[in-house]
Amino acid sequence: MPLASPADTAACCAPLTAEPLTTEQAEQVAPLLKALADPVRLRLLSLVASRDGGEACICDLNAAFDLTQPTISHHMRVLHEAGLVDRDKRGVWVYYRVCPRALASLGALIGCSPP
Amino acid sequence: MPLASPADTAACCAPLTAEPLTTEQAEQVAPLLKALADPVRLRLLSLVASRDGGEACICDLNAAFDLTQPTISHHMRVLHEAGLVDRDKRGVWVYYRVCPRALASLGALIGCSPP
DNA sequence: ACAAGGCATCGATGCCTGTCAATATAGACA
DNA sequence: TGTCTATATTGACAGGCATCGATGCCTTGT
Repeated sequence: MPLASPADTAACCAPLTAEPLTTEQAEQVAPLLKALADPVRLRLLSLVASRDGGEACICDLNAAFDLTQPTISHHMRVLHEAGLVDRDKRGVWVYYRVCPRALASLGALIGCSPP
Repeated sequence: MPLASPADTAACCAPLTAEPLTTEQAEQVAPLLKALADPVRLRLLSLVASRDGGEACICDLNAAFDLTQPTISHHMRVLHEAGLVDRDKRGVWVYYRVCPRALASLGALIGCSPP
C-alpha cells in the first residue's frame, strides 16, 4: 500500500446534515472535494469512469481537452493523490480508473444515503 | 427571485460515472463543489443543517469557530452565492438554512444511486 | 434623534493553484 | 546502442482565495 490517500480516512461518517462535522472530519473531507472542484478534473474523472472497461490512458484524455499534456498529467496526479483514481502502468501507457469507494463515501457524506 | 444560483442549473444530470460530463455541465457543477471544498465551510454547512429548526444565525456560527466575524460572513456568502444556503433576515439577525435541493442534486451527480 | 449591537463590505496581504514551455524519465523497437 | 513515443517533473507566471482589521449599514431600544 504505497500511500494513505485522503479517501481512506475521509467521509466514513454520518451525512453532513445529521450532526456537526468535527474539525478533523472537515479537514479530511475538504481535500477530496477540492480535488473534484475543478471543471477539468470533473470531466477527466467522468471520462475515465464512463469509459468502456472503466479505464483510460493519458493519451486518450489529452485528446478530449484543449490543454497541454503536462496540465492533464497534473490534474490526474491531483485526482490520484486524493485517492479518487488508481494508476496502472502497462508498458508505455498509464491507465487510470476511478476508485469507487472514494466516490461512494463522498456521496454518503453529502447525504444521499438510501436506507 | 434575486439571483440565479449555480445550484439552480447544475447537477440535474446523470451521475458522474454514467457518461462524460460536457464542458458546460462541468463548469456548472465545479463552483458548487468549490464552495464546499473548504473545511470551515463544510463545518458551517453541517452546523446549520444539523441545528434544531435547520437554521442558525451568524452569531451562533461565530461562536463555534476561532475566526473573525468578517471571515465567517465571507464563508456564508460563498455558500449562499453557490445556492447551498438561503438567507432570511429577521430583525437584527440573519438566519441561514441549507437549500436541500442543492445538496441532493450534488449527491445524485456523485452517484450514490445504487439500483 | 441618538447610541448600541449584529452583520456586511472594503482593502491589504500572504499563500495556493492552474497553466504553460522546457526538460527528464522510462519503456518499446530497430 | 540509439531513437521514438508516452508520461512525469520542474520552474515560472498570473490569477484566485482565506484571512484580518477597519469601516459602513441597518435595526432596535432609549
